[in-house]
Amino acid sequence: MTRLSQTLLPTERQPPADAEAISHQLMVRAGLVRQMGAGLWSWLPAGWRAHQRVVGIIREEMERIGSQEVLMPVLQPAELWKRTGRYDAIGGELFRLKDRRDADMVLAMTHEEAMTNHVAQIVRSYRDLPFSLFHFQIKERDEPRPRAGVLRTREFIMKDAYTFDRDEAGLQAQYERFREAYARVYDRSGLRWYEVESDTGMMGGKRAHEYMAPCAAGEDDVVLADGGAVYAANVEVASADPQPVTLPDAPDAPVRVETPGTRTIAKLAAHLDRPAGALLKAFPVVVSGSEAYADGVVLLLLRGDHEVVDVKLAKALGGTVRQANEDEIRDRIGPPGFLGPIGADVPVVVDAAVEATGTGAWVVGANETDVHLDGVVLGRDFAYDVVDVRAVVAGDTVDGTPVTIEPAIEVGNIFQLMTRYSEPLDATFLDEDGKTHAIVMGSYGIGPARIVAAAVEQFHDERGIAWPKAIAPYEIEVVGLGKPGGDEAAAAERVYDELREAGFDVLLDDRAGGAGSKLADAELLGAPLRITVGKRSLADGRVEAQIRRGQETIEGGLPLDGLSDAVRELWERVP
RNA sequence: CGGGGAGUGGCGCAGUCUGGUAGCGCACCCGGCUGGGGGCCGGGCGGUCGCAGGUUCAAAUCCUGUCUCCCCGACCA
Repeated sequence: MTRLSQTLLPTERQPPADAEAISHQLMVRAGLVRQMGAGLWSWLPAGWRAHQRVVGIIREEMERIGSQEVLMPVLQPAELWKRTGRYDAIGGELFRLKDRRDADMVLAMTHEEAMTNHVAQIVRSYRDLPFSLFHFQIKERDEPRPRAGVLRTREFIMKDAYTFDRDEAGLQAQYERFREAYARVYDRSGLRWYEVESDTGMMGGKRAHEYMAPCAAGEDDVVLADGGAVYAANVEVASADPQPVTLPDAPDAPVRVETPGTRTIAKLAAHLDRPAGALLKAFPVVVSGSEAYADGVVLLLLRGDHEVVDVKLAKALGGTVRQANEDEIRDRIGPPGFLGPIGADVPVVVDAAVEATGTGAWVVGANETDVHLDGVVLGRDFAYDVVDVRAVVAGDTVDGTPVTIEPAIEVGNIFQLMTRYSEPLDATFLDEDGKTHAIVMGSYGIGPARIVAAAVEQFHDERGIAWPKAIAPYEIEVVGLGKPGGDEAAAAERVYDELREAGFDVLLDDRAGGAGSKLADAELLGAPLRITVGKRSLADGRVEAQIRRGQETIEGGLPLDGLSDAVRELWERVP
């Protein structure tokens, strides 16, 4: 029963004043969601239908690869999280509370601990492996900054799946099956998407992929070569060949140049009439917990036209990294604004793009106020290690193909956890020889709400949402024009009944409104196909049809006689 | 956590500077007209102005405190 006259669909003409992202504006305007607090959202009937259609697709694809659905609690004893170390490792993002007996509890932000704990109790033998489990469950995360409506919230439903194998080869096999399943999920949902290599982050483990849906409200930047066909990676891990810069020939030794007041690359480039890419930017950092470097200051050099990526830097140096403060800089290197490797009392690392640029003379700070050194040659004038830590920029190349950078929202990710959770939680099994091994795990997440919001971001126009047909709240909206109780309304009822019987999800606008507001609401809500029943075409025994995406009106409409067949045929080419 | 902005009916806003009985558009209710692109006329309902305290004869408006929300950054499986 989906008659608009009896449906809670609170459409708004104006978006909330604080809505910035398009999906945020449209989802509220179309009556899909309502906000309760920062990062806390309720789903209204139409929005929940879209969400549940995404859930349905995911469930089918999980079951297709043999994963089994379960359900685990959100409220969990902190004990488990203490055993894996995450109770202390995770900061304010983890909701912590106490129960009436004063026991520490947490609200789960993900379910590795819960899942691994159960498997540890159940699995004994290699004969029990491999298998995989998944569930749809609420996750609670005290996000520092919820934003963009439903795109980044503090409470959301996630499908998370976990695989359990006896060895890495088994994990690889399951991982590949999940990659294929994920591709089918995103293809079926109708999104534009990319699979990119990603950082393993705090989850630990070995390999990881993210699934990114490009859209303006995206939080991540993705590097793409040939639209993702040649290369696709998050900028946090991406590598590419830098754009060329011509370096002057080097003299026999560095030359002092007076550079008064040129504390920035831009000023220095102007002063010396040299491209920024021919200058070396010095970036002093303090490393700790690294095996390769003693705790303390390290000086990073990168091309003047490049920026450092913190994630890549931390990984390259093998520890945690922060920017050095002014005292540390003056103490160990020189005056800020004129820093350089020569004479610096710290290890020097050089970004790979500097070496890749070629041989020739570089300009660096002289560690002396208002002085730089020109004609500096890598290796000859100072020793260094090479690290790849810079941010790829648009126009760089991968295998000769130039890259572009697009904002995108992460709609899913997969991780090879290895034994990160099975070891601390004693999830082990006995092999054929009676030897004990830790179970090798993978974890696989998808956020259905983000798929919904990303679809709205990707498919909308000035009039509203234009849903992909696989996840639209309603497949067809039948708009009855004319007076309530009139011929047009009666015909619309018959069309509604026939299309429902034909198996479509149909919404009938049977409200007593004017044509303008009905058609405007239909376009805002964005059903992929609209059937309009009005006297113009009814006189010829026909109804009008419009494909929402691109506002394509079907020439001549569709005949009432044999309507469901005609709609089925048309449906085939609705996006 | 740092920076910026905002809390006045369901939504969007004015009023605050300069204190004096809380307004507008849309939505909503009633009646009528209209019935193919948010239509028209008439009549209505609805707000302790985020909260608390203070100043004052009088506070949406001034002062103090506090809560909440949004944006940018930091942060973020």
